[in-house]
Amino acid sequence: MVRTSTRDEILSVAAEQFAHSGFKGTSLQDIAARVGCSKATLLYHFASKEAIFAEMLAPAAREFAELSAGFAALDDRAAQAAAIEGFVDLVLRYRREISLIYDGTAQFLQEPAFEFLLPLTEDLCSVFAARSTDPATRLAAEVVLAGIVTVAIDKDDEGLREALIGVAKRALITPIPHDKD
Amino acid sequence: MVRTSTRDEILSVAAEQFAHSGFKGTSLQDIAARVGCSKATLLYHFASKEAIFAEMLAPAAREFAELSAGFAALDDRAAQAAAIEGFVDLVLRYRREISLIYDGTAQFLQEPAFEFLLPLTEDLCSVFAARSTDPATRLAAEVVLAGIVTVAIDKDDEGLREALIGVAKRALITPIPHDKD
DNA sequence: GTCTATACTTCGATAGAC
DNA sequence: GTCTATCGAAGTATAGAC
Repeated sequence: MVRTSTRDEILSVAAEQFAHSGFKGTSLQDIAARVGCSKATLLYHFASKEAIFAEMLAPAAREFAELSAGFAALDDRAAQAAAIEGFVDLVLRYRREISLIYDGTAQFLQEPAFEFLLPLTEDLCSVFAARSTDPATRLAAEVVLAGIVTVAIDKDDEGLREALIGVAKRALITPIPHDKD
Repeated sequence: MVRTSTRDEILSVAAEQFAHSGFKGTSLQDIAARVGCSKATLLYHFASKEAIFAEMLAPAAREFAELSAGFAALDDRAAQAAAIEGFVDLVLRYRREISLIYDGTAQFLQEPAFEFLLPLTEDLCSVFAARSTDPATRLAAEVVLAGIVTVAIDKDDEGLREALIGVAKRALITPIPHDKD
């Protein structure tokens, strides 16, 4: 499957550039310059700019879907813990890609090829909230989810995994303290 | 100060559009169409597209700076609580603007006019972490900060303020639980 | 103050030589 | 497989009529 080096190089550079500047903020010129080829070469390997984006996102999206499918059989608390750890691991493996999946300005994700991701993110959010329907609990899950994605993108720390899991569990598992101050 | 209605209308529409699609993803055509005027009219009221962006961001940036300046005299825990509540209030007043200030893809913020914001966000993050230098604690503060900004942008709930403050305090003030599960 | 018309640039994409 | 050259569309911005 690792056939053409240029093709893989394009996907790698594109991932960095899209994550750094967004889809609209990244031009074929930008990618070509960093790869060291021409725009025409990009469009020989891929049908369009959108095709580059889609193929670069595909592995992360697939693993994200697989992750979400694994919690149905678990009870609320077990699923929550598994989701937190599994999602942190996924984010650390696909930082740039996941950050793009969670990018609100990417109207791209509402297209047919990726709209399957929207219910998945909602499902994951639900599992993060231990399947609670309490609005404040659901909101806390959204905050943690969004925070993890945003922070992980430009960190390289070795203790990152444990720190992210730690803050997630502290925010979501710890009982709500009495708000007396 | 509320002089020309068209000018204010442009700023309002621009804020929505920039927050929804990003700076590069928003064209003068988009803004003009929603305002109901021509592109030339936009550029009569503002020197450039960047000038629209900058002026739209200015009030939020100014209040953000004022907020950050108010914690120096407080002790760590008092500053932390004040920062959490003050920042949530600021975000709720300027959802779209703050989300743009925290947008990593906006290379705009590295320009002279806005680079004063970068140390401020680091300061705020430090205060969120109760001025701890522990990496995990600092990281938790970054997660909460980013999560609040991201989540607040498209929520309209009445209990939003309390829910955001709640999750922030739970994640940052609650002592770290023993990780035995 | 707002418009139409237009200048100039950059974009994504195609054609054709090598 | 990669290039140069080029196209048409869309981008920001300007000029000048009203």
